[in-house]
Amino acid sequence: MGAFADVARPSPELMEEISRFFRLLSEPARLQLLCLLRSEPTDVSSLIKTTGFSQSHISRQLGQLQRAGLVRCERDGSRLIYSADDELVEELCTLVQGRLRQRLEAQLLQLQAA
Amino acid sequence: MGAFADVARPSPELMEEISRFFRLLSEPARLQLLCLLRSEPTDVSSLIKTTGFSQSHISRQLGQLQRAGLVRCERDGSRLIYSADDELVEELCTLVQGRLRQRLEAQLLQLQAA
DNA sequence: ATTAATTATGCCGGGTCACGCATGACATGG
DNA sequence: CCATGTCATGCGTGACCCGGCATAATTAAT
Repeated sequence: MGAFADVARPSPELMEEISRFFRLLSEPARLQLLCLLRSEPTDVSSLIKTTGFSQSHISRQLGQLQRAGLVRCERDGSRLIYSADDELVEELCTLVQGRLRQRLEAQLLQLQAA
Repeated sequence: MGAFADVARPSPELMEEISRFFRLLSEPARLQLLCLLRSEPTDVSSLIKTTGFSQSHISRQLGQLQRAGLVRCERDGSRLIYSADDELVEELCTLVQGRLRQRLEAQLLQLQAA
């Protein structure tokens, strides 16, 4: 039976891929950009104004998100309109947010008990 | 109306918390440890043997996971038995894995079309 | 109390990556 | 064709963090 313990757990390669995906979301700037683009398609200059980040920074982050398939863009005249039509990220964020809430509530109860 | 655009989007502080959580999962070693502990509670020396990581490394990662509430431990004699009774991480991984699959399939279709 | 075993922590080297600056590539308007 | 606006990219810096080595701290055993 001990020999079978290994079969059940996912392969390290898969773990690495999954962790790479989580890494994309581990940067507040990228998460913020994803949120903004999820609410409505936007061009880069608008993103600069609303976030305050530098143009190069935003361009890079959008590049990463695009390569991961979380974002796409199309031209409108001279500008590029980025958009995010995926709801996966929101699901993930909702789950995590719920977790954070429930943890804070637990800590609150802990304090009240003392 | 433009002034109200800000209200809808989540606060940067929340994004930062959420991204910190994702950051925990962005490390293959931590994800692997979580997986192992999810299948069964284990002590550190066993984790060392199965993963090949150094003792100090594992101890640190477990510390981070514990502070985040993803892992807990109890003594058994001289050893500490760590365990992960949370299914949130698995849900998240499953969602991401589904996403990766669907993306690979899309790329496959792309190739077949050409 | 001493010794051994198990886990946590201070220290540091190295690698990765965010981030801005400057520049290049590209499209548009006069 | 030149000027302008928009986006991408090479380069450098600094910060963060993984990961191992050595050591301390805690616990159990004799």
